[in-house]
Amino acid sequence: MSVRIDELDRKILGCLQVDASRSLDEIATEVGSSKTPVWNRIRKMREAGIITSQTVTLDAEALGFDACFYVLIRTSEHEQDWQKRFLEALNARPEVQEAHRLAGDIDYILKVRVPNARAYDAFYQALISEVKIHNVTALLSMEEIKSTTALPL
Amino acid sequence: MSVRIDELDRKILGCLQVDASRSLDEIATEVGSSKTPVWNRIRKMREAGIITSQTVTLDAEALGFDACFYVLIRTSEHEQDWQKRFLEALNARPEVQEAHRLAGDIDYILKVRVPNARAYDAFYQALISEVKIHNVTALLSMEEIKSTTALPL
DNA sequence: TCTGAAAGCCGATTCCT
DNA sequence: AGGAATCGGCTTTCAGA
Repeated sequence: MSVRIDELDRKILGCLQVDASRSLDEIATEVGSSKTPVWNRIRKMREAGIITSQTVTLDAEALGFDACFYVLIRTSEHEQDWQKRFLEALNARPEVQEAHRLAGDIDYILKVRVPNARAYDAFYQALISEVKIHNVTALLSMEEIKSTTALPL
Repeated sequence: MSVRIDELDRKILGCLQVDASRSLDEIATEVGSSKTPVWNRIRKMREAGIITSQTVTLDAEALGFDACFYVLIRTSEHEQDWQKRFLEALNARPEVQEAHRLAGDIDYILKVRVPNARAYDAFYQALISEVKIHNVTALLSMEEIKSTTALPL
């Protein structure tokens, strides 16, 4: 499934990751090419699903989302049905920004962004009432030191 | 520091979070307004720092980044100087996508995206050679269940 | 596959309500 | 402060090499 990407594609992606609002001309100049080829390559990478989407990133704190938790979850249930319901619960909750199934001792990790601790508790209570969870540890963020979605191409 | 945001602003941000490549006209129609006010509001929110940046999100696996780790870090050093060097080390390493300082038992959590386990080990060795770290636990992701940067406005 | 040019749409500004 | 109209520029397309 890994698509062929050459050096020029990589440079283009690098540019777009930094700032997707720049004009084709600017990008073309920076990567040492010209508009049309750059445009064609971007289109192809969009179609191939390499470029997933184009979004804005917002300042969470400025919008009143002052609390961020990483939640470590252990479960005793490992049946298909439980997993399906758990997954649906996560997808239905917009405060869950990330969810990964893990290898080892801890089964899942979530990143949860909420206005305050009370909102986290509401989320937590709602979650454990929907699906059975064996053990939960919440790690409260005091400070976001670094945050990027950029891949090190 | 929390800026005044009304219902219309919130709708606009919601639109942009979903797809920032849409035209002003489309957004204006969807939020029930027209181009000029929408444009002015977007500009203001950019200036206010509410809209931080505009980027593309890339498919990490399609680009060969098959491994994702959450790294839990305990340290015995809590001096200013140590913290400064640790922070610089994190910022210098592009494979670190997120870094948070935590409250409680565990001091820091990192999200690290790399091509494979070997690359993670290289990162890990480099990090502990630069700064003294008391205890490290790496959680290996088996599956990315959910991933979004969108805030639940 | 890249270059160059042409067409049409969109972002940005201005004026009017 | 929102709506309409305008202009310039950029995206997008299409020949041609």
